[in-house]
Amino acid sequence: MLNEPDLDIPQECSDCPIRHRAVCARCEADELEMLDQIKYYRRFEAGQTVIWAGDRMDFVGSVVTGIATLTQTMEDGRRQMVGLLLPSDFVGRPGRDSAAYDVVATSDIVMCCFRKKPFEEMMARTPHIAQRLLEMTLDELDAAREWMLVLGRKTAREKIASLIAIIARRDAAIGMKGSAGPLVVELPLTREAMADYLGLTLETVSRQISALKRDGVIRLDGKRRVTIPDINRLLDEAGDDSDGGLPT
Amino acid sequence: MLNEPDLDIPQECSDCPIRHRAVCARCEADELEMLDQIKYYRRFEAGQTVIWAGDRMDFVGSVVTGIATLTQTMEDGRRQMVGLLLPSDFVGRPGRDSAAYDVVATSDIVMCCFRKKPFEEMMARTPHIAQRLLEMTLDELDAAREWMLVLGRKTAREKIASLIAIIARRDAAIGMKGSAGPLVVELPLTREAMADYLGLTLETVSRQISALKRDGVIRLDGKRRVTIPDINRLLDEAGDDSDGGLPT
DNA sequence: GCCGATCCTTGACCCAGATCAAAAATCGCG
DNA sequence: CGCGATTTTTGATCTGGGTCAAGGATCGGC
Repeated sequence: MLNEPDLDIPQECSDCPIRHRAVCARCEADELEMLDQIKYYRRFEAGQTVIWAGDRMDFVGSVVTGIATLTQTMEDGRRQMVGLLLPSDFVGRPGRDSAAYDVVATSDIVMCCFRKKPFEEMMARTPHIAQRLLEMTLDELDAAREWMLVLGRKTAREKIASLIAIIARRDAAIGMKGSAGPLVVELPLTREAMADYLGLTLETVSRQISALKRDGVIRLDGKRRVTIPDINRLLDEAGDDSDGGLPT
Repeated sequence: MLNEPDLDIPQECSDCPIRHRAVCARCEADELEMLDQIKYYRRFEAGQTVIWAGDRMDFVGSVVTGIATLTQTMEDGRRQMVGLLLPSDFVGRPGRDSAAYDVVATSDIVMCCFRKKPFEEMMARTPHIAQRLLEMTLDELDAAREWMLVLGRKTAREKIASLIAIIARRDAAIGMKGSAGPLVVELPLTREAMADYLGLTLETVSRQISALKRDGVIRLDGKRRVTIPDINRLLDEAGDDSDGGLPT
């Protein structure tokens, strides 16, 4: 915390790490320049709440680096994570002015924000943005529906395996490390956050991770680093059709 | 079945019941005319599968009348409903050519279909369609996320109460029957379908409905017709914040 | 008005995962 | 390095909802 100089992330869109995956992905140079005019960066520390559910939201934006979560909380404290926000994911909903969910930074994050009003105006004039946002929203909807199957019908063991598989798939998609060797993934979540994601208790999460380790499905290196000797074995444990996974 | 003359639903967009809520909602007269050119109606009987997951989909479309479901099935037969399609809801995803989920007609339904290719071309040229589709997709995403809380964290009793509340809310939104009296809703799903929706077994669904009835939260008239004497009581049982419901 | 099919209810029992409790590992910090 | 705070693991026990099984309702067809 102290060793964090308040550097104001002087970034050009042109060398932005999410340039080709975020809402701006399809924008032409001139459109990008207009976005540039209304954008600003914000940094949040791990654990910090970016937005509280119900709060007025006067910006929307993209996660540039780091990981955040979308969670819903009941009055009695039960919590369910409803989204995992990775770099390039979009936060906020054009046309709505209060947040529907808590957004919490899981790691330190940087967000590229747009004031809502100008962004909405620009969206109306720039089909490329709306098109890309539609595409991203459809992807999120698919992910949400896949998650409904996990929450509604899978056992605790299958849930854990599914979560690891999903993280592994994402890592593979981003890193494109074509190595055939055993995959290594870093769990970006605490046991408690995993429990919130999976609709389990943290004790059950811990027990099932231990069980998968005992059975040789995964290996653990510290608490967070997971080695997957055989991805098909893992997908099998997840109850997924053996294909859907990452291409060999 | 026999008493169903094969009438070919000669409908004009102008008097279409979903004209102002479906993807076409924002279209101008000329745009509507173009849609008219590429649309055709299809009718499916209750129980019929409209599309199988994995099948090639060469059309997209809207539910005009009736109710359909979106379900995912695991190899061993476990099933999870991931969407409930009501009149005006959109089926299919532009830019993807195989179906991700089974679409099953729960009642007899009529669909307004568009061949995918022409529809996609038209979407690229007609921002009004893409805009409306984005809005609808964002709504569906919200609904999916609300459902994730139900699936992940609610008890069986709360799940049933949530389902009834959601159906009541929809009925109120459509019918706009401002009557202050006890609400009456028709459950459009069998116990088994409810179980698939809620991540429960049909036995548990039956037991919990009986329990809510015994406790006076609902009254039953036949198997499907539910009377709600006190909507706030129901919302309470659903574990929702007491406000979120239908406006008094 | 009877018959088979489908849908729904209820009971008895069991087990996966929750809950309660405590100890162990890990980490940041003075 | 040692100490408190946080996170994780593991154990013991309990319970909500699943599973298995048996009847009831309801409905369309003849």
